[in-house]
Amino acid sequence: MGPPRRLAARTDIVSEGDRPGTCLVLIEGLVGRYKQLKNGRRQILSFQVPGDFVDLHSFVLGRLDHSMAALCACRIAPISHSAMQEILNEHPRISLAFLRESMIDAAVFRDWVVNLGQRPGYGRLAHAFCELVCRLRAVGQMKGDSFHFPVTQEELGQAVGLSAVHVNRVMQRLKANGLVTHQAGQLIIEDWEGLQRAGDFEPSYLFLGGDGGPAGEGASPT
Amino acid sequence: MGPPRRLAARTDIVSEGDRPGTCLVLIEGLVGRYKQLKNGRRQILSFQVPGDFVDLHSFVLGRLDHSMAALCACRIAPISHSAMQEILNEHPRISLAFLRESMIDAAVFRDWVVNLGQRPGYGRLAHAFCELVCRLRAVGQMKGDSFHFPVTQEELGQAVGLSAVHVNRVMQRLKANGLVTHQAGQLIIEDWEGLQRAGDFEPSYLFLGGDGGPAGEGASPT
DNA sequence: CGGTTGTTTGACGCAGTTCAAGCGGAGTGG
DNA sequence: CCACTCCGCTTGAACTGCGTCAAACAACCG
Repeated sequence: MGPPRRLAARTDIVSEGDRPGTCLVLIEGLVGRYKQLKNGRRQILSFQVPGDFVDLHSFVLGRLDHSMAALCACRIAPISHSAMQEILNEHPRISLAFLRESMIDAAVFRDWVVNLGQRPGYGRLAHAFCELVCRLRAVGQMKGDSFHFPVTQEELGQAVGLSAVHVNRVMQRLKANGLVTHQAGQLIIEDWEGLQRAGDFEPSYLFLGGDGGPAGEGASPT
Repeated sequence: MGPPRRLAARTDIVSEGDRPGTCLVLIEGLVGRYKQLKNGRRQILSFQVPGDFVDLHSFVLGRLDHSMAALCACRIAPISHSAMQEILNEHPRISLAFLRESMIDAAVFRDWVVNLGQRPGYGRLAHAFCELVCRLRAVGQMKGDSFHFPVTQEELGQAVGLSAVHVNRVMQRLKANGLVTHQAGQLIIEDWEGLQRAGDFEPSYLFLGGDGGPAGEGASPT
């Protein structure tokens, strides 16, 4: 594992079509994976939290099918593909860990499909926040009931498939109902139970163990 | 690999939460992976075509995060988890193939996220059809410019996040524009170029090689 | 034949988009 | 220290894609 690179907020890390020679592990910060459409629209596919093996697939598939950008200042450690290959040769068991990582990745995407396909804006945002809380807590990145989330409403909209204007209105409803507040780059969970209910959230698809919420502990494999 | 099981149309194969002792390979037919929501709605996550290793993740993650159903009469071959384990022990290289399979799976889900999040109904259906064409052609299941697709408009709606009524109207527009026809359980591609344009389709995310379309050949790894 | 299941059509309502303008805070240069 | 600018948030109004409800229709089947 090479020394971590530091990246400024709002900078691209890798782009769709690239054939990088390294994999990346996010050490600190928040990164977004996204796809850009021809018509200018863009879809944020996922938010990645510290500890995530952020582009394992570049090693296996060679070419990237999507881009990644730092959403705030980040530290990212590269692992060369040759090092990856060596690891696999010498410790074949590790491949199961990689498999596990990539399958949880897929499970999370499946849940986004459900979220985008079936839930109205209100529940969709609630659900997205619930997932973030669970994943951040699992890696010890929650500060009490809040976390650092320096994302614009425009970007939130690109993640959940809503216009920035509508995200604004939905956020106001979430706040008015006492569920979450977003200010000064912090997302504050005011009512965890209520947020889960609003988002119809059920964290088993994250394969974290525990309920992952503010009282949970997480990170233990199932 | 055990002898293939035969399954009737519209029967569940495995259900969310199950802990099956085998993995399944689809030999013949069409299966849908789906998640059921508490409020009764359901999201079809993907259509699987013959040759697909349909629940590799049950081996790695133990528990299923979604259900699967046969959409028409199917043949499915089981592979016990212990046999999987043996394969991995004796041929560690195979793990790369499994990794590849699961990562393409994830890439496809990412594209569904984009499809649901960014495209209106018309393009969304067009895109879904394009993907099916490419994947079916790659495994030699296209009959000329058409394929067997015995799916109701209700189910199509559950796949692309639209109501059955709206699917109906969109299908009429697709037909009126000379792109596709759906009759007697067959989907007929009338204008492959046009369909790709309508769906803003670009097949690289499938990692098939070639353009995968009616004139393509597919199936060669990148 | 009647029953069941899927498709089609129409009318109506709403969630969410788009356009446009105003507002507030943070940074910059004079 | 103030003026200016920029960017993100907020608000309003008008529009529309899509959902829902309901009824008619078509195909299949026992």
